[in-house]
Amino acid sequence: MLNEGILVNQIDPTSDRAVFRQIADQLRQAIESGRLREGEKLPSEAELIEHYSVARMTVRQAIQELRNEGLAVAEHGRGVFVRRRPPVKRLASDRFARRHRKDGKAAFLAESEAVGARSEVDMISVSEVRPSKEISDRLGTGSDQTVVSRSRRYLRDGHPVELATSYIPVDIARGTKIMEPNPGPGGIYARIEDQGHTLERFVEDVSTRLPTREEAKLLNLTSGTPVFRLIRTAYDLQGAAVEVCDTIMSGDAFLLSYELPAH
Amino acid sequence: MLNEGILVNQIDPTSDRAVFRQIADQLRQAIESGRLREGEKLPSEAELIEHYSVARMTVRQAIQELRNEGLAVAEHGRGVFVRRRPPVKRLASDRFARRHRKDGKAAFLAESEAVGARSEVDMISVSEVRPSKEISDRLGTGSDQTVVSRSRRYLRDGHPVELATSYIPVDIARGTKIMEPNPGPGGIYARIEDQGHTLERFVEDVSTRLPTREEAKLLNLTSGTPVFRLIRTAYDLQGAAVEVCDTIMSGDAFLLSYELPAH
DNA sequence: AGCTACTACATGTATAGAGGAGTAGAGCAG
DNA sequence: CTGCTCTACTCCTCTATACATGTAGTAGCT
Repeated sequence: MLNEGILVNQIDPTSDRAVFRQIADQLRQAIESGRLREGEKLPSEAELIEHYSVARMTVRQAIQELRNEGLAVAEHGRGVFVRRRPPVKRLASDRFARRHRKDGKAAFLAESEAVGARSEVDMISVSEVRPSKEISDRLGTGSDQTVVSRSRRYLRDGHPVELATSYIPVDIARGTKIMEPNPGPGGIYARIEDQGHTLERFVEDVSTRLPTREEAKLLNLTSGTPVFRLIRTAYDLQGAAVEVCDTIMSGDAFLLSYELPAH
Repeated sequence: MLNEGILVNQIDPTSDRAVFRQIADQLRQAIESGRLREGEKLPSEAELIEHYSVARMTVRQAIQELRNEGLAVAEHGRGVFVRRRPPVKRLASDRFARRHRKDGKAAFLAESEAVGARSEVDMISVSEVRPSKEISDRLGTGSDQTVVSRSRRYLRDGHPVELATSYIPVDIARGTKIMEPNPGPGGIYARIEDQGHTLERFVEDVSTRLPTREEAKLLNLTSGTPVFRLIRTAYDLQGAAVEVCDTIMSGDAFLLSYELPAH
């Protein structure tokens, strides 16, 4: 496949811009201008070496730069391809509205079926742990008190997109289905309300960063995909925190939407 | 400076894990365990070559991996250092409350002074443009209608942290201080309300990705820092969109906080 | 004191070469 | 048709070398 027509210019060796950067510039330009479309194959190392008359490491550096920028992905033995962007899913700010729980649905599943995506949950584990300071501060529990921790992974159309761990004070969770892998219809928020803690509001703190290696592995992230970290605290009518949920979301799979009153 | 004591293990050449990855693993472990603290210098290339008895390109690949992960930054001529994380600023969800405008403050400045940071705005430019489809869809204007575009960059303690462009329909902006670089006390939201468009609510759509080269340059981002893209639409009492603000925020400088009712 | 030059050391760029390992298709044996 | 091998092509790992460029401290001159 000789699609070198993509590369229009030659290299200026007298320029103070490094040769490998100039090559990266041209490839980047081809991608951004649409001459190379999503999923399309970039010229191979051999073709680039031939075309530019440079050493192998030089073209590899150029390609490495594009990979770091998240524009391209390499597949061993096949080639380097323009990165495909998965469709993003919009998470509306009413995703915790009570009517969804009344329908017997947990938030993630309700959201997903609204856009026709098939969702699953796996890697569910429930345990009793001593929370980190960050969590116990939010829950308002003493740092010596243990809490119930529920971890799980969400998949959309078979692809992992989100890791979540909920922390619930033991005095709320003990003796309920919150301690079981499947908490029943409406999810754990429905169970918390069953316990007499009517939910009043949530606070979500959103930050972004690159994933740790562990996160990248569990979410199957290609280099160049950041993640959202979303920490949600749920408060009951008395203003007490009844749950903290620590979530890592694949950055290219979500769009978070919030509505704010201007009051 | 011989701080090789950080590296406890040797390399297993029979392992199927590449040598440069094993070296990266050890350095990463040193960083994550705290044996190497923020800002501290990693062993130099020469020291690593000596310690592991490998070629220069091999240690460079190891270091490159850490740089890609955002754990380390290289300074030409000085060394490679554990990345410093700037303090993050919390953006509360009431940042557009009317009382702030009453005080004569625009949102960004009000937020910043709350945490004692010195803020500035620069690179202000105002023009009339044909909006992209994404913007005109949100504004509900025809794609042929022009809108007023206001771009600016925000700095905190002298460091650029945010790029923002506001789009306002011309029939609201024309003949007002919205067309001027300095829109007066309370910012453009105060001017929009002066025009009889009482603000009722905002919708913020938040996504994350790696910065473009342009953004990285303007925000002075080191490789491995993602950005937030926040598109805010402001609606008046009649439910009409009166402004759309497209914002790129340095991902390591902000924490977005939102409050949601459980209704 | 203030300046320059030099030196040591750091990372950056580029070349050349040798295997290794995954992919995919062609062709052949059964 | 199925399953296998062979081959060509792809990216991956690692070595070795050379020179460029930025930083920082020192020695020495003015």
